[in-house]
Amino acid sequence: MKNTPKAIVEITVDVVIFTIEDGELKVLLGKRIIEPYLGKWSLPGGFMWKGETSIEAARRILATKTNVADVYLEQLYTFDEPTRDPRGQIVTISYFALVPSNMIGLKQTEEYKSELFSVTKIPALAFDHEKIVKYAVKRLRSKLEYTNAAYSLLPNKFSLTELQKIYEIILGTLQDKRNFRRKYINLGLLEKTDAMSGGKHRPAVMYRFKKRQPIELQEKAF
Amino acid sequence: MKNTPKAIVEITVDVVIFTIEDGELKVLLGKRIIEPYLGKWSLPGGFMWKGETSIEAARRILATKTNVADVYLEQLYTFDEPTRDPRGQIVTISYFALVPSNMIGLKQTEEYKSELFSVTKIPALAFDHEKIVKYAVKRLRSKLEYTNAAYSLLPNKFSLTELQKIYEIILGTLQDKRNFRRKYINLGLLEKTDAMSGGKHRPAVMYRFKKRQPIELQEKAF
DNA sequence: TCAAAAGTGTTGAAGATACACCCATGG
DNA sequence: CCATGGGTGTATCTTCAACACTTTTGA
Repeated sequence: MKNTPKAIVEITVDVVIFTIEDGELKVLLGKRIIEPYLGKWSLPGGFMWKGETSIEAARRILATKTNVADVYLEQLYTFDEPTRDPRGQIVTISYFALVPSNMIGLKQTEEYKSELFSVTKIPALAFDHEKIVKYAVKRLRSKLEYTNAAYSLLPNKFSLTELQKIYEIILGTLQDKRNFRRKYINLGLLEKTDAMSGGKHRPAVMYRFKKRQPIELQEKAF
Repeated sequence: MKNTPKAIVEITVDVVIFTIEDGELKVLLGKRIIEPYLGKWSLPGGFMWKGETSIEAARRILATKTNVADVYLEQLYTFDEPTRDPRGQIVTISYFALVPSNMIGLKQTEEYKSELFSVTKIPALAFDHEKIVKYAVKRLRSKLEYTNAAYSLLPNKFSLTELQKIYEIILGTLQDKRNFRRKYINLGLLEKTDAMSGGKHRPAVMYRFKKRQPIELQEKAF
């Protein structure tokens, strides 16, 4: 046992960036421009640098894809199958982030493409990234049920209907409008603003989250 | 950015081994016999080996401290502050395990001591292990609320009172005996055995978990 | 005036909580 | 016969779910 070699590994950080667009929950994927898995879709990620923490690396990766600062970002799981990367024993610390879709920049150059994919239509992915995405979706659902994480998918001000749609899309269940409103308002996380929505129809009262930081609820609410 | 050096790190695996003893939730700690932190209490842990996964390393560490096989063991979180280990950038993948107290062997040699500490009386620990323990306790509470994890703290057969005590100790709340029994039996996780408890008083019907593997409940039950 | 989304209360059912006494055993 | 833990049912309260119509606006 004393002579068994320690693993000496490089660390990558992969980020599952969720957003809601066109009424669907989507994930940002990029087409790989280097080996291994050249040309395959994969999660945005990269190596962790010397002296850096994994969450700093995650923020750095996020910053290259989006222009958001105080976004919901949480460590997901560490995947370390020794065979998961053909280059050798490379451990990945995965994160997931929630970002309003208008904050995501899709760079489309000749050699590199980013695209949003509905979580119901994920293509074959590089490495074990399909497993990571599945895990992230599961975690996201449970976060929505007992935290205020939805704040991170919405602009500062939003209508209750927009909020309700987020829950319906991610949890995959329709909510009763009156029950949803009563329940959410009673959670005490929101405050009314004096703004109203524009648009073709009756204007809606715009709400705002009192705190745009993660808050855990005592009870599962949805 | 291309010239920023990748972190090349060693990986340790630390395991928070929980048990219940004398009506208290306890954690197994060992006194370190090597630097750094020589002589300080710390979580059982060790380096991940080449070609090994972190959960294999966790099982290996667990096997040196206990004699259990199919125990509840779950990845907790990965801690990677570059300064967390004075030897350099060493990342730890933490796990937590639930073990019946009679399955834990406390080796006491001249140079090495293992002891169980109540989670309310954790001494100063090496590295960031206090943070890890705190995190593990929080996670354990929530696991108890919506999984059958309690199976892993009990022998095969047990009375409902013993089960109830586990919940009371870990959640820190007293349960009503009749309500607890009705609720737990309705979860459908248990089956009666035809064994009865021995002891000085009225014998209790012994139950058994139908499955001694992790099961997630749909709803938070406690 | 029409289409589309906003907004609003009540009732019934189900689930959760509170609560107290008798039973079986060993010493 | 006593001390100790085992075992059981009901009434109330709270919470959740189901349900439909009116209002406001822009086109």
